[in-house]
Amino acid sequence: MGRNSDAKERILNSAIELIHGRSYTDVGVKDLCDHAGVKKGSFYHFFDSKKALILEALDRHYAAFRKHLQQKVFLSQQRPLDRFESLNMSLYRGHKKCKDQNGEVWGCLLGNLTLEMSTRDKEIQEALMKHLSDLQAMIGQTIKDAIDAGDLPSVDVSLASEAVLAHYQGLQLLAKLRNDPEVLVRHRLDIRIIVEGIAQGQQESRNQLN
Amino acid sequence: MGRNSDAKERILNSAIELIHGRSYTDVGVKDLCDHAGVKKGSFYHFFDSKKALILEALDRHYAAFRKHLQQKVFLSQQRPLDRFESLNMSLYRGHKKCKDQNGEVWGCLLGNLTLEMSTRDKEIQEALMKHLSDLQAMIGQTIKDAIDAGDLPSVDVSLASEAVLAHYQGLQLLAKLRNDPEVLVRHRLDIRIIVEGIAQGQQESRNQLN
DNA sequence: AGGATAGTTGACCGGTCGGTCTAGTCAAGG
DNA sequence: CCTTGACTAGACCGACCGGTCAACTATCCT
Repeated sequence: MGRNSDAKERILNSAIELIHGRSYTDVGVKDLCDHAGVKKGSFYHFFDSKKALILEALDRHYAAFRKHLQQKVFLSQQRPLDRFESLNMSLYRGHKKCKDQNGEVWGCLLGNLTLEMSTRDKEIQEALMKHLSDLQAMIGQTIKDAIDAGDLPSVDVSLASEAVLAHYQGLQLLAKLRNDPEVLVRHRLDIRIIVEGIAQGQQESRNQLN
Repeated sequence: MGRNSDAKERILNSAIELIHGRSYTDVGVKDLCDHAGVKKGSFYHFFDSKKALILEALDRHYAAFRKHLQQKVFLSQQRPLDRFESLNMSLYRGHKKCKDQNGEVWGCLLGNLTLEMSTRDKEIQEALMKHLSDLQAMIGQTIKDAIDAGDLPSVDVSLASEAVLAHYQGLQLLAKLRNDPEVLVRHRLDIRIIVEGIAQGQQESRNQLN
């Protein structure tokens, strides 16, 4: 009943695009409406507040990002540890495309919002934590796959996956700072080094005990 | 001539404190003035704009941070590669103290501002780039020291130091996300693993060529 | 003593912020 | 066909934003 429209979709897409390129605080409801071709009345028909929008946009963005990674990286036929190099290259292509289109590397939306918002809004922080922990779990599964395939000695998976997630966030921060997507290429072997290094270190400390 | 006061100092300190805990955009000139116990007129007597303030505050903050690191970490008597573990613990103590005092981990001011501001203001981006590149150079010097001491095979110092800087930024991002300074402790051995791993990887690829 | 200078005060500015609200418009269901 | 209800339009709100300004006060130099 009543009319229907794709205005909500457009607002959600505009939110992801604009907030990724600027910041949550810097993008106003007016900006969102203009970019989505919508008036304020419609905005507040679909969303209770700007905050409700970012929460929904975040879920949608992460769902798409996760799906993309699953298909292109984590479920590929490569050996598990090789997938991380692919992940670097996949991120590289994303940042490169962003720079070609907008002249700027925007970095990781989740990382950007983490540093902007996690001391300012508990709910947003929790949403970011949920998504980044899910990403860490996907990384962890890949590490487990490597162990099962015999490519890696056993290792504390949650520690190693946390190190990997941190490294990716750091690389993307530097890519944004220097406006240079090539950071991801230069450091495409880092992740393998970290995972293997942590595993080896834990093996040695086990041997020392015996 | 004329009267003198420490108002400028107080404003600079307030800027570092408040912006570290919230964000550049979220902290208004009014907030700064209230926190520093100063009226708007005085603020604009000392600074042309909010942006001029952050630029000056950033220089001051980094100078103090750098001096602290030099004394406590980089010029210590430990073996070069052991200094990175000390750096982790030094950062840990800082974030722990911050959490005890404010209930929140605020992360790295330079990293926070990088993700918030580097697509929004070229001058601020350049200031951040300058300071973070200086930090990277200090890391690089420590890696060189390790090579000279015979503790590490020769390695592409700028690549390795970039990886180290990225990792520190990533660790601090996760510490802020999870409001947990212990991240720095859990990962205190990561840096050594990264530096040694990159060096070893480069050695192997040299051997392959021969 | 008395300029000259450095610092202080707080009212004021136009613009923008997130958010509200009332009056409409359009399309499907009965 | 006409009611119902989802959607749209845009004027409006008080609060706050960064920034300006003219009057004032304290201190140093001559």
